[in-house]
Amino acid sequence: MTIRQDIHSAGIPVLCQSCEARHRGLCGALEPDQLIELSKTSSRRGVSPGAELTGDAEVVERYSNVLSGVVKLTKSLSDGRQQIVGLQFAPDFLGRPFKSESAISAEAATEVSLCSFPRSVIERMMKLSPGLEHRLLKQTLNELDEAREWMLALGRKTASEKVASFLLMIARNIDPATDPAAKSASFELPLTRADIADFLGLTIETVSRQLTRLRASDVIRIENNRHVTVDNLSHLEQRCGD
Amino acid sequence: MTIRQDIHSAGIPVLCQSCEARHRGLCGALEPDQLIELSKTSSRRGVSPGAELTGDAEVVERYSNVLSGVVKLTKSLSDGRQQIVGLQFAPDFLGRPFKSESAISAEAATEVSLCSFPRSVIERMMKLSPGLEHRLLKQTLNELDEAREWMLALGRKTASEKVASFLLMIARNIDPATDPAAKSASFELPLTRADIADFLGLTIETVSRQLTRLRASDVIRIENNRHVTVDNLSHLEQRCGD
DNA sequence: CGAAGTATTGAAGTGAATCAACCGTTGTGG
DNA sequence: CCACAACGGTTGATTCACTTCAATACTTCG
Repeated sequence: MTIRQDIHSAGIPVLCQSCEARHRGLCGALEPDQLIELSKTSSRRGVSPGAELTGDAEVVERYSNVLSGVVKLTKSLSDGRQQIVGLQFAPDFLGRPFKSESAISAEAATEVSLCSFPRSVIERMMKLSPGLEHRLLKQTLNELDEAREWMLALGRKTASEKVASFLLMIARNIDPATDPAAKSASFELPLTRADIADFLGLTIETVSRQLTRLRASDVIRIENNRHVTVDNLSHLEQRCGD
Repeated sequence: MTIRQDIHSAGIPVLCQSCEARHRGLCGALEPDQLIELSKTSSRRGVSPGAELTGDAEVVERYSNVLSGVVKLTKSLSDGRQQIVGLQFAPDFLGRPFKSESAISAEAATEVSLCSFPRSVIERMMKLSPGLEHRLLKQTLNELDEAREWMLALGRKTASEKVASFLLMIARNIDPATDPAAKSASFELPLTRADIADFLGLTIETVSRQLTRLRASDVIRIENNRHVTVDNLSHLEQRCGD
């Protein structure tokens, strides 16, 4: 048994062996020798909430995998109005291939751990191994589905439906280990009220009021502003409008 | 000269020879023999405005390329509120690979011409030729960029900024032949007021009022409700907020 | 012509934004 | 060790942009 395990992970870089990105993320498409090559130029780093990972209209020379934590992708108008257009969880890939400027900025929402590597290396590998591009296509299609899901929310849902939908999305993403069909959930909100507002196209005050209403209706419990418990997820689902 | 042309298009199915999808779309990634194989099972068809191409939560057995016209992608809430989450122009690919149900419905916004083929054939080809998947990835990444652009608009732009942004987007898409740096534009709106409202997360009345305001400010001219002329596109850009 | 569909315009209502005050926690330095 | 500033969050009063409701026009087509 231990021998089989050894054989199976033979040649895989130590750092990669228990890595989320290799199990469920992009690196799962790589052969051991490719993992070795990539790991030569890759480096792990932790960043703190608020740290800007890639700025708007900035040339990006390194791509990353999110290993833990939550990264927010934001777009802004010239007068400062801001919208979060995506949240990246582990083991999502972070980067915009085939385009150096992306008009999106990425910022750590929580403590984040990243594994980053040079743009050039991964792009070269993508040419050689179709499996890599295939995984990237799948993730991109999923992100597109999510973006469109939120377009519906932003354009047509009420403030309370938006907040309910947001909580449900977080509950489903924050701990993927939990059964997707679980009845209850308990988690730390990865975003501040300001971030939630920027995600839902609302103001801080409106978000706060809606959370208060959900609490008053016994749909959720809140401790320390951040910790949310949902005893019955279906109550939340009923408030999402869809 | 004519000989070279003959040699170059040797073996390419007649229908494909002048096809937009082969020049700028997905089929550009296919070799002549693959084009021949695909064309055996593909068929062109025209559909009229309002025709539903693929319904919500419906199993999709055929994918398509848009050859002309505009297709709207919509999502709905249970009470009927609707949001357009994407517009597809020629030569966009229409379909959601790797997922039979898509939670999105597609409907012709104008007279539309499609070239459709069985899901299975294109998915098999995708496994064999990485170039195909590469093109699809590129289109998907572009659609994701666009979706996020509209998330910003839906969440943070005012009604008048939304309408200005919409007109600008249409002006840039409707006739890709025109210089992207052109100063003026003149075009038929591919959407009704109701569709524009569903796209921008507004009501018909608000869209109408904002168009009236733009007309009153001499930014646009409108004839027959549908034909719009923009003498100075930069005036429109200034009203987009970004 | 008349009916149906599409668009404009006006008046009234409302959901969320804005403006403003206050609370609780955290961290800092006198 | 405490005063207090900084920050994040809640709550209330008021305002306003957009919706809703309603009436009227335009366009198209049998």
